[in-house]
Order: sequence, then structure tokens, then C-alpha cells
Amino acid sequence: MMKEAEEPIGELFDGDIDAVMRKFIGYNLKRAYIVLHQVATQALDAHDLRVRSFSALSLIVGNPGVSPSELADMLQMERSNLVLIVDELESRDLISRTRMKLDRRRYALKATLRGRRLHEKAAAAIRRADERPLLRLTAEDRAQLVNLLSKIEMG
Amino acid sequence: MMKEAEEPIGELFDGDIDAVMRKFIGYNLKRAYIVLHQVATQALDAHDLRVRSFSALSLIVGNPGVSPSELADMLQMERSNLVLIVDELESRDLISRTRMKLDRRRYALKATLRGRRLHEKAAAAIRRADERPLLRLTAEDRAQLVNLLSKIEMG
DNA sequence: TATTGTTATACTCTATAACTATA
DNA sequence: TATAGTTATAGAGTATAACAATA
Repeated sequence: MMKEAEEPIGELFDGDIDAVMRKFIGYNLKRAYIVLHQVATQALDAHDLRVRSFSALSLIVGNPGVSPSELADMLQMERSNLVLIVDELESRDLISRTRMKLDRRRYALKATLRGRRLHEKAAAAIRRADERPLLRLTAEDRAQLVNLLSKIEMG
Repeated sequence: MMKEAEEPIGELFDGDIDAVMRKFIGYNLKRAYIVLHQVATQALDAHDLRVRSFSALSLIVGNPGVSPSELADMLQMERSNLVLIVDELESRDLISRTRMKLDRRRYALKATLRGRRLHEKAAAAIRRADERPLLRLTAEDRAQLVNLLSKIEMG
């Protein structure tokens, strides 16, 4: 019987060990995404925000009067799962929730002054925290990256 | 009192509605990743594999004799959460799990013939499914994209 | 003492169904 | 009938602590 390598593979370079997976763009995407997500999570922690709630707050800041349903669409999550997030943002007085006059089923969400201020600070914190992992990317690289990513999204 | 736009924002272009978030590379990364992850999930469904278990199988195929702990490191997940995945792969006879002679605490994981065959079919299915979302990317674009992503990972 | 694999457990995220109030 | 917001619930995915076997 042939002797096969069965014992510890020992020290392989990082680039070799997951070579099978590196062929897939999605794998490379995920690894890079994890880095930026972790960095953002840490940066937001000081402001008592998670990436999800920061995203929700951002979209409300950028789209005053947006409804929870529209927000759920943008965030690609279920309406039902958005409820707690919106609840929390409202209870912290970061957003207001008022019924729409033309369609009383819907709510109009708006960031309060407090919400806009926190959003600005949190966004700045992420930009600052992003500097490290994005250090090797020039402004041109970043534009190029976003452009390539958008092509994937367009399908 | 000033009248403010409170009613439905109506039809905004997709590019405008999340403009606040598009400034963050991480957001663009996530959106593109979601597309490829969904496509891969669908492609793997026919082979009764999830992205996680396919990744584990791939890494075992590519690194015969790897231990569960090493696998957990590569997959960036806890050892404890890997147990069920390895259990399932073994119970489906896709991998074998044998104690190492030099260190009897550890297991050597190897793909079976059946496992290698399924892996090849599943990988081909993902490559096929990836064609659509990657249609707009030339071979050069893809290399460039992977290169930019690796820079983010390097920090 | 430290490490590997394992179990149990909890917490987050996500998905589905059903309800209410409005349309 | 259909839609918006909500509730309840179940399923993934993930993180932590503790244990037995082994080093």
C-alpha cells in the first residue's frame, strides 16, 4: 500500500492553503468583505450602533420620509426583521416615525437632529477605520473596484 | 410652518436611493457578494451542499490530511461549529476521518473518491452559475478585481 | 498545563406565516 | 382583495464555556 501524507500539513503559505477557493471571485469578495465589516463593527461600537442599524439610519438620513417597507427593500431584508431596528432607532430619538396623511398604513421615517449628528459621527468613524485596510488602494483603485463590483451587481 | 416632503419618495433611481451607503467600499462589496453567494447557493442546492459545506469539502480536497482545527482556521469559524459540517460530510461518505498516528488528539480529513467527484461537479456548477453575474467582467477585469480585493485583505 | 474534538447553550440574523388597520 | 406594519416563531450562523482524551 502506498504511503500517503497523513500527518499535519505543517506550514503552508496562506496563499496555498485555500488555493481551491481562491479561484472563486465570491470567496475573494467574502474575505475582503469580512475585513471591512469587522473594522466597521468596531468603529460603530463606540456609538452603540451595529452595521445594520447604521445602514438603516444612513438610508433614513439620505431619504427623509422613507417608509419601513421601502427601507426593507433597500436593505434587502424582510419588513418584519426591520421592526426592531426601527423601534430602537426611534426609542433612542435618532429618528421620528409619523403616519403619512395620504396613506395611513405607512409611516414616514425621518432622522432627528440627534440622529443626523450621530450618523455624521459614525460615518466619520468608519471612514477613519477604513483607512487601514484601504491603505494600499489609490483613489483610482477604489473607483475601479467600485466599478467592477457594480458590474457584478448588474449581472 | 414649512411644508416638508413627507409623502412617498416615489420612484428614485436605484443609484440614488442608497447613495449615502455607496460611499463605503464595504457596502459595495457586500452587495456584490450577496449576488454571488445567492447564485452559488442555488447552484449547490442540486448537490445538497451549502456554501459552508462546499467550502469545507473544497479545502479538504485541496489539503488532504488537514485537521478540523486547521479547517476551522481557514474557514474563519469556531471549531465547535465545524463539527456538524464535518459530521455530515463524513456521514455522506464524502470525506474520511482517521486519527493521526503522531498526535492522537487530531483527525486527518481526506476526501473520498465520491467526495472528490461531488466537489468537481459542484465546483463546475458554481462556475457555470457565476457566468451570468460575471458576464460584464473580462478575464483582465477579474484578475484586477481579485488583485484589489487581496490588497484589502492584506490591510 | 495546553490542545483537539466535542457538547451544550445562547445570541444574532434571517425567513415565514398570520394578524390588524388601512386602502 | 391587497398592502403596511407588526408579532410570533423557527431556522441558520456564530460565539463561549466546559468537558474527555491526549499531548
